Amino acid sequence: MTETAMPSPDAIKVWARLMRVSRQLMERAEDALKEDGLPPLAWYDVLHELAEAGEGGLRPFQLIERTLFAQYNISRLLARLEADGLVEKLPVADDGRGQTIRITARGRETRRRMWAVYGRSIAELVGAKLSLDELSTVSALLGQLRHPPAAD
Amino acid sequence: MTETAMPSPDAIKVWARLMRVSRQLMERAEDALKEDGLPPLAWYDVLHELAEAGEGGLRPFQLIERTLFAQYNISRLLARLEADGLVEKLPVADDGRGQTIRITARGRETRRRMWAVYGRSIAELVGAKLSLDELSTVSALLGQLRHPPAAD
DNA sequence: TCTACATAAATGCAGTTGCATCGATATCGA
DNA sequence: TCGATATCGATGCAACTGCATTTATGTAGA
Repeated sequence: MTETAMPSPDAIKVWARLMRVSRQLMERAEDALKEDGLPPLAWYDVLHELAEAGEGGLRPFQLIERTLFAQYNISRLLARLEADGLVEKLPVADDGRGQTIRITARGRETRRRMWAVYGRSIAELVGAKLSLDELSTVSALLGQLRHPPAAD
Repeated sequence: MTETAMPSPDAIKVWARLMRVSRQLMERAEDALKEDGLPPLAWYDVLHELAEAGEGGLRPFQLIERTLFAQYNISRLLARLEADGLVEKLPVADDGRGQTIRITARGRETRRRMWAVYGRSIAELVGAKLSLDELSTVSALLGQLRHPPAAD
């Protein structure tokens, strides 16, 4: 049986800062995109995965595994991306239920323009605030908090 | 002119883990509350601030300062809390525009029951994963990422 | 082969969020 | 004192989310 005592003040402080900082930074990054008339971060996540997947594309359920989106969320996000011509849906030969999602040239271009802004936000909000040593320390410690303790 | 180079791979990794870990942990904590039929975390944040404020209560705009909620969000959240009898709205003597929000006995009780679950989540998800040294290291480094670089 | 069950993806509905705006009161400057 | 401006909080509307369910196809066992 696992001990389930109440958290130490230090654990509470880490929790509070983690939640607060992640929300603040996310919001800053979203604002920067919005100011440039670009789509929200969620779009970037999907376009990024699809760009990495290349011409073969990905099945929606693979996107769910790779991102943190729920099934219904991916379903509707892909519908919006398709409506904007950033991805295309292809039938998949050996599974009549499914489809393969492939990024279009327009999708790659949008991703590129988003990265110009998003990357700058990351550089400013994280890269400029911590030394390389500190970055790798934080990265390792955050890695220990992953749940479930795996992938990345 | 500020240099706005693209982020280093280490900065990107910290960003990715920060966003991923915070979302995962938040979701776990929300799930735990839901399983016990308790209200969402947002309610806790507000009840917590109000409990700390004591009998004097707080004005809605003070809640906005202390939490990360938007004005319209607080407005509607308070309406729900009031509908559930967890807070009460009092007119404020020297400012006809405003009101003072005070937590009720029922509100304190709900907060207490939420903390039993929420606190356990924090203990399991953070306290059990890092040593005291690691906790204070993370806390300090996250502190450097605050934006704007202040309060907590 | 036929039935039961599992998986892929979409969708109806209710609740929530974001945005812009509004109504009301307060404050400040001429 | 009065008019312009600022602040407090609420709200209409459109978009988005979460949940449960649905539709369609695949798989496995009698």
